[in-house]
Amino acid sequence: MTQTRLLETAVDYFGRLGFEGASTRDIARASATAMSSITYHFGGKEGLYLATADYIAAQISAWTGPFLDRAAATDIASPAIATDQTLMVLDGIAQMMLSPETEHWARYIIREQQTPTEAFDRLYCGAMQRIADTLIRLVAIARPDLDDRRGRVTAVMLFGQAMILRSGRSAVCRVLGTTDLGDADKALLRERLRVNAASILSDTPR
Amino acid sequence: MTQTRLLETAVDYFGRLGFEGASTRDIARASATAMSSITYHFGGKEGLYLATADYIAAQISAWTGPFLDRAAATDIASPAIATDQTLMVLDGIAQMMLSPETEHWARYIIREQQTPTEAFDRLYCGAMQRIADTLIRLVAIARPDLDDRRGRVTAVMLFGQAMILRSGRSAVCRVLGTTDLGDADKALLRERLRVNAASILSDTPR
DNA sequence: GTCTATACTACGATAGAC
DNA sequence: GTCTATCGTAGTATAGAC
Repeated sequence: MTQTRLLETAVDYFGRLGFEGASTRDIARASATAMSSITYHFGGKEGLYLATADYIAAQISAWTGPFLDRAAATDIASPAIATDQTLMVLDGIAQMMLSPETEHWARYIIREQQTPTEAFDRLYCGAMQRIADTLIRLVAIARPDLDDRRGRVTAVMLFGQAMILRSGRSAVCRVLGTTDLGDADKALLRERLRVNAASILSDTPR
Repeated sequence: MTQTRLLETAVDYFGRLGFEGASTRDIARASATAMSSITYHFGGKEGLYLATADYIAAQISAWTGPFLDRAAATDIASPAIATDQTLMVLDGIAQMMLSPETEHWARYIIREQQTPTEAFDRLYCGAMQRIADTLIRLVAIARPDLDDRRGRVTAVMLFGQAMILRSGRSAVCRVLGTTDLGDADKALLRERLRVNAASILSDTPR
């Protein structure tokens, strides 16, 4: 399908170069089709950009869906269970952040966070919202001592520890003294995320 | 100074639009000078881009310097003192991430993290390295039970919780139900970062 | 549906006046 | 140092053949 090929290429090009930096000529050439196919299928450059956001949202959902489903299917009867489920979901997110295939569209999302356009709405409503809602719900049960806003912030910061694996990848690599994260590095990062999250969630006030 | 005016504008334009997306014409116009001034002062578009990285590194150093200096001047005689100092440095970083003035160049850095160029070297060596080294050193003392690599990862993830205040700003705002972070939001975010970091650093193995 | 042609605009670099 | 003027290239969009 020309349409899918264009989307696949667009994720990469828009992610690396941004909306203005990416050229429809290049995207069309890399998709082995004519530039006017973009006009035909998506109405123009902007249409392609927005369609790319939907395409990415679908991929995020595919990645995180199984973990979120498992959390949704579990009866969260105690703070301990909520903590367990949070760690499970966070590890799923960390795996996503560490997976090479997610590199392309992660760039797109991070870019959209900095200067949100209509595409961010689609990303958030299409995929991120469910992740956020799940984490917030779990944290609320794991830490009943926190009020709503404090629970939400805690969920965000747990997410931040996973997020830096992508958003600060270059710095992470430098700190670990490598240019690319190996399997041992990834295992270590996931381990520490788990331990840190457990510390935060189990730290009931004294 | 035309040079400084160009740099100031370039931070904003390159940050928002990326290297390819930003046009020297626009940057010159917004700096109220001729496009050829860029060629004269920086040798061309790429020269301006790299000079912008140095300019940003200097600003980061100005922001974080006081906190890092204080940590460097303190005698870190115990894990408790190291924890205290870590919380102090992290709060400084959080303040930076929450400050509106840092929004422009944060975009530039985050972009460089995704697709590093020579400019990232300048940013890292010029400013980020000292922050990383300080945090790693403090964490190593606060948590002597962790080996070198685990200590480094912990430092990174502490940083990640502050970093998401910038790199995931749009998502943070949505989760808190606002479009802009108010003073109360910022205070809450700093408080939770502090509490979370304290949990992580004080969590000696049982 | 997909292609080639072309129209029009904007890009970065540079030469030369002041 | 800073400006205007201009060159060659590359951008998006669109019309029309197949």
